[in-house]
Parts: sequence; C-alpha cells; structure tokens
Amino acid sequence: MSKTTVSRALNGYPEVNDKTRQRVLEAAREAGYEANPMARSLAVGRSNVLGIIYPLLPADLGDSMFLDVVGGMSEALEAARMNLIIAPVSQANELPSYEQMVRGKRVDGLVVSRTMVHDERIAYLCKAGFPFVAHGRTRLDTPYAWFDYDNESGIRLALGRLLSLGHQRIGLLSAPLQMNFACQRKESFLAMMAEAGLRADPRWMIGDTIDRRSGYQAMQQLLECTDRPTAVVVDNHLSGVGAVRALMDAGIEIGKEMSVIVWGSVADTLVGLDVTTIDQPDARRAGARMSQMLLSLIEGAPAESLQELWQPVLLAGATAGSCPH
Amino acid sequence: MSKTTVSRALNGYPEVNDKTRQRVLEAAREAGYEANPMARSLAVGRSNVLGIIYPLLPADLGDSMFLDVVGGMSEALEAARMNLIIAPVSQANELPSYEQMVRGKRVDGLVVSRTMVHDERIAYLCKAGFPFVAHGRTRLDTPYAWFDYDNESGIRLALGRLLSLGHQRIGLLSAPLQMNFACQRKESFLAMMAEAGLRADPRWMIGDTIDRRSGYQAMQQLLECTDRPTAVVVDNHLSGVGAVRALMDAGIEIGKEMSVIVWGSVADTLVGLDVTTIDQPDARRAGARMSQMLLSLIEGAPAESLQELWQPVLLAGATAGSCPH
DNA sequence: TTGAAAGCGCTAACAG
DNA sequence: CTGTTAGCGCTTTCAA
Repeated sequence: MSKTTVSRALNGYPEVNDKTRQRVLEAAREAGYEANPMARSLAVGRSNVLGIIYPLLPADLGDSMFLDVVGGMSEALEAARMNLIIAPVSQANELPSYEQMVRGKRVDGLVVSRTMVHDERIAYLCKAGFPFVAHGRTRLDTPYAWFDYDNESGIRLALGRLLSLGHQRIGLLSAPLQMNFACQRKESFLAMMAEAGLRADPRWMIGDTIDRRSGYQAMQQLLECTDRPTAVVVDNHLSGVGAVRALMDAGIEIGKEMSVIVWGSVADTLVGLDVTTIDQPDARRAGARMSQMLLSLIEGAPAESLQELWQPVLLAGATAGSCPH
Repeated sequence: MSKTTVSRALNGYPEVNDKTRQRVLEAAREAGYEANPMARSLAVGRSNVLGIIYPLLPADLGDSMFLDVVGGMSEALEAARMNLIIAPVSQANELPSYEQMVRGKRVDGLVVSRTMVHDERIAYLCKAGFPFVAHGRTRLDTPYAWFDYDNESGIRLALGRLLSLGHQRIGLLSAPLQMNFACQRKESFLAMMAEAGLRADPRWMIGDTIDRRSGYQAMQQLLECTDRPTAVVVDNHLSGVGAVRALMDAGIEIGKEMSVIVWGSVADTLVGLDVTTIDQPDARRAGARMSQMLLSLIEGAPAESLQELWQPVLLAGATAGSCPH
C-alpha cells in the first residue's frame, strides 16, 4: 500500500475505499503512528497552529479575564483540530517575534492582545498580509478583523448610574492612554460628562494606573484633594483593586462617602466586598468567537466582515451609592 | 551562487570564504530573508523550540511564581536562540497533547510543571525517551531530570519557627496530596511533629485546599474546632490568602490569637499585611536554570546529572507570633 | 572553497 | 479507487 493511500485515508479524503481506510486506520493506531506535522506543513503550506505572542507582564498573563479568553480559544480550537500556542517573549523582543512568526510560517494566524491606539504590531501584520484578529481595536485606515467590548457603552453605563445617584464630582482612573481601551474609555467619559453639563476636573483624572500599586496611590491622591470627587470610575480591574484597598485603608465608607465603579471583575480578589462593576460577560465564549473569526479569516473571509462588538453590562453592587450632601 | 553556499554562510559554517559570507549576509538582510524553520527542522531533525503543555487552570497560570519562572526561561532561551512555547490545553487533553508533541517532534524538549506523586505524563515521556525536565519531583524508579525546591527543609523552617515560639497545637492546610509538593510537605510536617513529640491532630490537617475559597473554608473549619490550633502552616499561597482572609473576617488577631505561615508569596495579594512566608527565591533564575538543564539534556547529558534542589527561605513577618496561653 | 544531488516526511497533480 | 511522480525549503554527504 502506497504512502499516498495512507495519507488519503488518514486525512479523510472521500475517494478511498472504506475497507482500505479501515485497514489503514487500524494499522496506524496499532503502530501509534501520527503524521509528522512539520513535513505536513511544509508540503501543504499550513501549520494548523494559531498563536499569541505574549510579552510576560505578570499583570496581564495573571489576568483571569485573559485566561478565560485563552481557555475559550483553545477549547474551540481543539474541536476544530487546530492547536493554540502562546509564545512568551521579553517585551523588547515583541515586534521581532512577530516578524519571525510571520516569516517562519510556524502559525497560520495570530491574535493580537492588548491593542494600542497606534499599534506597530498590527501595522506590521497588515503590511505583511498576515491573518490576525485584534483583541481590542486600534487606529487604522485599512479594515482589519477585531473583537472588542464596547468601551463607550460601558462607560455610559457606569457614568449613567453615578449621575442618576446624584453624583456630580466624578473622577476617573485610567490605564496608560496609549492602550486603546483606556483611550476610548476616557474619551467616552469626557464626552458624557460634557453632555451632562459637568466639568471633568483634571485633578480627578489620573492616568497610568495599571496595577494594584498605582491604583492604590491614585486613589490616595484623590483623597488628598481639597474638594475631592464623590465618585470614581476605574477603567481596569487591577487598579480597581488597589483603589478600593486605598479607600478601605483610609477608613472611607465605600458607597457612602465615596462611590466606586470598576471596569472588570474584582470578585476573586476582593472577597466579600460587593463591588459595582462593568463586566465583560462570556469571556470564554469571546475566546471561542475570536478563534472562529481567525479561522474564517484564514479561509479567506474579508476582514471587514469580521468585526465584532460585544456589550458590557453593569453589575450593581454596594460600592456605588447616592451622592452625600 | 548555490543554495548550499547560502545555507552554509547563514549558518556560520567555517568553510565559506569571508567575502562570500559577507555578500550572502548582506543580501539576506536586504531581502529580509530568513530560513523557513519548518523546512530546516524537517531536514535537521530539530526544531529549536522547547515547550510547556499547560492545562488552563486559572489558579495556576495566574500564579505569579509560574509567570516568573516562565519569564526566566524564555529570557534564557532567547539568548540561546531557542524559542519557548506554551500550549494551553483543556485538562482532559493533557496526556494526548504530550503524545502529540512527542510524536510530532514540534519541540525538542518539554518542561513538566505541577508534578504529581504518580505522574503519567512523566512516565510516558520516560518510556518514549523524550527529553524533559520536571519542575518538581515525582515517584519514579528510573533517573530523570528535575528541578525542585526542598520541600522538607521549607517545612522544617516553618515548623521550627512555630515551635520556637512555643506553639504545640499546629495545623496544616494541604493542596491535594496527589501533587508531589503537597505530599512531601505533609510528610515532612508529620515527621517533624513526631520528632518534637507532638501530636498532629487529624482535625487540624485539612487537604484539598488549592485556591482562595477552599483555603478560606478550611480556616473557618479550623476556627470552629472546640480546641483549635494556635498556629497553622499553609502549603500553598492561594489558599494561604484565603486562610488569612478568613482570620481577618473572623476578627482574629493574626500573630497573636492565631499564627500563620504560608508557603509562597502572598505580598501582592494581601497588601499591607506582613505575612510570615516560606519563599522560593530567584524564580526567574530558576526558570533560566531549568532551560539550561533541558538544553544539556537534549545535547545528551545524562539525566542523573541534572537534578537540582534549591533551598527555600523563611521570610519573617508579623503573622507568626508567640503562642498565647 | 563551492556546487550537484539526495533526502527529511509529507501532500497534490496526474495517470492508470 | 490506487499508485507514481514531483515537489514543499532546507541541510548534508560527496565530488570537483
């Protein structure tokens, strides 16, 4: 029996005789044989592997949201007989790693996480014509495939809640504004404050709060303002944890003296504290969806048909209360 | 100029003329050429990739220790012009993924994390003769390469401290005992208690505490004992966080009414609380060392020469105090 | 010091 | 339905 027939039998081509196929499958199983994926990729020009290049910042990989998304992706891909790999690289090596991945064709497509407003990785992938899905949007002229939660509507949910509770002096803790989500959330914040006829005091808007420590310090800084805000929106969960901790440590009654709404789940860290939250539901499904999108893209679907915006929701908790007088 | 010469020039073979080499390198750089790693691997039988197969349990990938180790590995490997990939798989697919990796030869070696007392993954790799380094030990007759921190001495440090503070009623919260570290730590605990002539009350030894929730509940359970212990050792940091939280919520004065020593760093979670800790220092260096070990193994070094035991240290904090009367 | 040819393990086009 | 032939892009003998 020839290589060819074996190959066809194993790859489920329709033209092989059922009895032959059975024999081949049986023999393969007994011998524990499995096609060498390298040789296959070389021949067929496809690796059946999707990748994520991930600079190892503990703050991110430790992010349970990211983990859920990746979990959803890998699960969906297992079903599609594809593999997912994460390439952890040093931050300095991020762009070079993209180039290497693309030139080396070790993966058929990439997911780009943590998008920047101006993102050189995405610019490169576009230029190279390499399939990718951006997890988060970016500023770009050419159409590209992306998956994101609606930053604007999320902020509107949060701010709407605070306004309806009577708050007028509202602060914002932002992640670095080069990050697209932080930028969009801040812009939405400013827009909605303006619509409400309120002034967004610059002293109440603190940037670069991306982890617990910086969130903690930012909240301390707000507390020291002579006329401090009565409510604060935090645009990411890690600094949200820090901010809430700062309030606890300062003996502030959260939800009374100061209200807080955090974007992202903090439940597993702040046990027993019911934080009002903007939540991105269905993280695993989101991951599954992104892998489907990437597969479609590889199959040749146009990028402009692969743009998906999911809606965040407000989970009411105890940390957003009426404005004190 | 032939393929052959180009290949030799790029791979730094000594026999090529210096001028030729310069020309080739120049041309390659201009064209942005880089050898196709698939084809290379196929020809040479080596992929220059090392891997970690990782079932996505948030509790683990979120572990900052693991992140540091992986960071150290990838950094060291970048220097050695090797690549590291993490393959996140569903737990059910863990062993099949090992088989696939081995048969597929997509990686030259593997690091096996979270070793079990009886570990089928390691048994399989041994049987298959595939190069691997175990991150943590296991029960096995044949020699294998491993890297671990000394579980016994760590427990001795913790227990020694508590004994010298006068404690006699000491509890232990353990991760599932199939996990090698949990098993060794518990055995050391029992041995040292026996040496000290103390009884290890079964009601004070609670198992399967591997995350915050279970750690929290276990500590609650201890608190409900009619004659509860005066000190507790927790063998992993996640349940350590839960356990400490339980004490805080119960209004127990930690370090006075109840002492706690946790194995693993909890500083980034329990901000502002100075927990007495058994620490595994130099996580990044440990990662670097493990990748070196794996590389040596691939080069043909004997596994029995690649076994490394590092010493944990006790970081004195405020949660271990004298035994109350 | 360079080149020609064989082959790594597979798939795909083309005959039979 | 099955086999033969020709590559995929590289490295590596072996000759020149």
